[in-house]
Amino acid sequence: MTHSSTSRHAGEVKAMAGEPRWEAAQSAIREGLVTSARTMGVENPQTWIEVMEPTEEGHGDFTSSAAFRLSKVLGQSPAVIARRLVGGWPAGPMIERMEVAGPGFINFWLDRHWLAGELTEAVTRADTYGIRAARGERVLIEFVSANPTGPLVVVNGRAAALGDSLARIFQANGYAVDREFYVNDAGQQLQKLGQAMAIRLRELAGDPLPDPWPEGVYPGEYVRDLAEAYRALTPDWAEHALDAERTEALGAFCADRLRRQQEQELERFGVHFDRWFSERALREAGAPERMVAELEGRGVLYREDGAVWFRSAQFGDQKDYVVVKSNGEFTYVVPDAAYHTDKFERGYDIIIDLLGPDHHGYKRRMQAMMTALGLPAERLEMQIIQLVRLLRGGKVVRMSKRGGDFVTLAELIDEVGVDPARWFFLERSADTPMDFDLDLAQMKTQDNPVYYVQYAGARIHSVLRAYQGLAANDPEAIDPAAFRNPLEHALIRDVARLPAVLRRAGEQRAPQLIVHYLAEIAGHFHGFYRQHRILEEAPAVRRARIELIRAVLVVITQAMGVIGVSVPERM
RNA sequence: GCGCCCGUAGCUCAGUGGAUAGAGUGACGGACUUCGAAUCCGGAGGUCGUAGGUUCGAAUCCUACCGGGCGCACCA
Repeated sequence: MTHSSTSRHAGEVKAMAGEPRWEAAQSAIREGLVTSARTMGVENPQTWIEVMEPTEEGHGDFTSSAAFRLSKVLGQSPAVIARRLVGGWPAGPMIERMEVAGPGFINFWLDRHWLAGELTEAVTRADTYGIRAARGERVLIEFVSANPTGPLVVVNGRAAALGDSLARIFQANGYAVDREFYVNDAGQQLQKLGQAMAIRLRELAGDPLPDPWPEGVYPGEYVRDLAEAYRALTPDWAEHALDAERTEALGAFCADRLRRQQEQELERFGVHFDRWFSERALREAGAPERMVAELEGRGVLYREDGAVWFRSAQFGDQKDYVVVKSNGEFTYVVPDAAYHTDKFERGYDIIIDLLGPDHHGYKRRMQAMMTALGLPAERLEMQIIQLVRLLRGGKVVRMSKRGGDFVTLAELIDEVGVDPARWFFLERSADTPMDFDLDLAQMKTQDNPVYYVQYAGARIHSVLRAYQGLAANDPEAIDPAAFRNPLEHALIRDVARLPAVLRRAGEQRAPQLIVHYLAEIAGHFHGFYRQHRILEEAPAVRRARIELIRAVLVVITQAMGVIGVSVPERM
């Protein structure tokens, strides 16, 4: 299985030249309406006029409700205004017809012959179709950032799929993107991990396990594997287990191993991080101290009950909170704020954090801190990823950390595979809790939308293989008049829409739009395929249909590329 | 109690302030002498949680309430 776009990085992406026809048409329609409105005496018409893709098929390729808004300004009925807007329209090559419909909507149908030119555009550009020119803006996406205290779990997979896909979408839109993982390899976590390690080492030395198990210490069996690794590497391992001074070092050993294990699992999932940002390094460089001094200098701290508080309530948070505990330790927000400051200092235009579902209060707090520090907090976007429940046989799979319950990302990938896992995670928007149906994800039938799309790709590959022997007899030029039926037109439209879909998915940070687009285009293709022949037609029709399915394959491959799902040539 | 997110077809979910709210799935009926049936074609299914408000127009924005998820530490 190949992920053709996995290795693609922003620097290597070549942009498409010239504006895509779909968006060119949308701009032209908007400009035409604006010009019309101006001649009708409307001031600043661009503020009133919107051109959108209608939800319903019978309403054209684009629609505008400008007449309704303008009726306020002009004091005429929407229907009258719509007719005036459309009258005297300079008929260009791109628009086939327009109509005033209902109480005042204006609907536009693009010229099919003109739009069909986009097919050849897609076929020749292939893996640069839909990709924008570099725009000189940089995006940082931080995601997963799981604690290095155990293997990745299922919800980390959801974050991984979303973050990586968002990154790919931004890249397609011409941004330079960095993927970053923040490693919480410091503080209390390391102590607890070190304690768990000491217990496991003593277990290897023949001591009984403590009873009861100490509060907060990781009980997971994976620590035993790490203890065995440590034993193999360290002659004095048995003494280290008893040395309280070494607890943190033991924890660091584990954290390092677990971090690398997480990295491997993520690579297997098709997700590569450009930077693993260490909290420990941040602390060792004195960043938390500098952060507190900076806040102090800005006069936003005060002392109470032996602790140091931040006046977050002045910056939009619900209440003030502690930054330095009475025992002198920093609370976790201090290194986190230092980390975010570092992100700003690195000069990113957009900074995105994908956070776990236990971070609802965090968002406002971090925003308050950035504001207090005089940083442009609006550039920092924090998106909460909601929980994932696993279903098997229609029932919720319990995900307790004990025993052999199904909890890790690795197990999920083993069971359903990378492609269905990524697809299912991306199918739903991030801010709503999701159910992951294990049975459905494994079905290799029409029930499973992943295979539905992949099957479309495989069918096209199959036809193209069969076409190789016939190609010599066909004309080189495409005759757009050969496209006569609705499903062909729908597919031409789908191909032409890809750049706009990618743009919108980026603007809305919504990979699920890509998933829905793919399901739609696959549906159109399967319908077309069952209804019409390709190879048995006369040369001109055959040639046109070959161009069509090649273009469809291009957009399927491109769209699957940005969600990180493969398009196998055979299934 | 406070905050964030969510209530849309039996189920899982889309939906950019616009027209008659859409897919998939489930159940039922049909379609391979064919380039791949992992496919296609049918009809059925709705007080968009409730009540107000803003608007020419609300599933979408505002307010209140009802129901659900998750947060609200000198934890991370």
